Amino acid sequence: MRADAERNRARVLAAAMTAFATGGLSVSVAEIARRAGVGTGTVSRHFPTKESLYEAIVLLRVGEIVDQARWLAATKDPGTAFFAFFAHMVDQAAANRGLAEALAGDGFDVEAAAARTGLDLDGVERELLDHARRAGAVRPDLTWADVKALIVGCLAREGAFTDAEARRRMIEIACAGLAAPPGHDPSRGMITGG
Amino acid sequence: MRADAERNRARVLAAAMTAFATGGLSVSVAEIARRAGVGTGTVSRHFPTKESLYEAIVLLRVGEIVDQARWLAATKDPGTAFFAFFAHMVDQAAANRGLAEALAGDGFDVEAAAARTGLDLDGVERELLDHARRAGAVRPDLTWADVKALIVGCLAREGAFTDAEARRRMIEIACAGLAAPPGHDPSRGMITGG
DNA sequence: CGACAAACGGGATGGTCGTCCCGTATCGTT
DNA sequence: AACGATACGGGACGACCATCCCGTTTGTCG
Repeated sequence: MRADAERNRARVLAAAMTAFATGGLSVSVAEIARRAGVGTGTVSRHFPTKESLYEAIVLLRVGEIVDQARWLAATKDPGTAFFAFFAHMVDQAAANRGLAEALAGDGFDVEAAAARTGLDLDGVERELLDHARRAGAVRPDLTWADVKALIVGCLAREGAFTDAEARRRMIEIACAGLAAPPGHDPSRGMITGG
Repeated sequence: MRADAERNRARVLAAAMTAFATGGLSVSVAEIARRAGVGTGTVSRHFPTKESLYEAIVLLRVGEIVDQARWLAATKDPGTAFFAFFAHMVDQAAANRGLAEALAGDGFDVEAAAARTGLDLDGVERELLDHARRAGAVRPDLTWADVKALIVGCLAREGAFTDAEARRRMIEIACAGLAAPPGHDPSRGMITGG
């Protein structure tokens, strides 16, 4: 690979990183090219479609997230690890609108894309959840789909991307919902809509 | 207003209702016109922009929601009313993707649009929340923004639009998070277990 | 240095969509 | 029945954008 090609690829990646982080998937390829100081053709050559560029960037973050998840699973008790991971995901996504959109399902399937590149996101998620469930730290019937939905919910909070305090409170509320109800009694019903 | 104009307006509204309900804001005006059996010009004349049509439809739903909220506030105890309203919002939005998107902030500001047409959505929301808070049924620091975020979270659940059981579980989880944490003068909340 | 392949830039292309317009058809009143 | 006002249909228009292409430049190796 020629030196300038390598250099430009990195420039595009860096420009797209910040562009997607602030504007999400809606930023145009032309804007990314402009920020990178290259032509649109150069962007297209390195990343044939806009989504392939988007994926490449999201997966960089996902890699870090998987590492963090593994570290938490190895060093903390199950409950702490699970809830810390939840908070970490929310904070990462808040710092990166592109990741948030991917998590919310806009764009593409993160888990599938991660699997395609050898990242076992699904595995570490399942591990954290299983351990927390077995330790009795979360509701016994909790699924990862539920957890993901609440992550998206935290990010849907007005000002979630700018107001760390609001985010912290949302995380607290969400985690309270995820936690095992005290002295949980599975036979007990719940609210009934009127 | 001419009779055919009135008729066509109603046809457009009806077609847009189902189109937006299933496809959200992304359905094209041409598609709505096709379903209504009219030309695109007719749609544009009655609703100058796509968003004005979208708003008109969402606000119809919002009207029903406000009525429901008032009825709950008047006939149920504060905690029950609040949580029932939460569930009702989620179910309504699940049956209507357009409403869900509006709630999530895609498109336009529901509260502002409601206020513009004399619908006091904001007021009833605040009333339900205030009463629930004063009754000790929910966290004392809870804001409506938090609640809305969790509604969006419930709708972000994989399959929320099709799987009523998944939705019910998400609502249960979310409401557990909204409820006052134990030890904070639990003057009996909603999750009554009888 | 010189030549060739590789990469570059950015305009052309094709597609989608919302909005506007105007010739035509229909309504409603005289 | 006739006529003016009103509404209709659907094509024209303009904006936006991702992708492709090609004439030009630049890096690399002999």
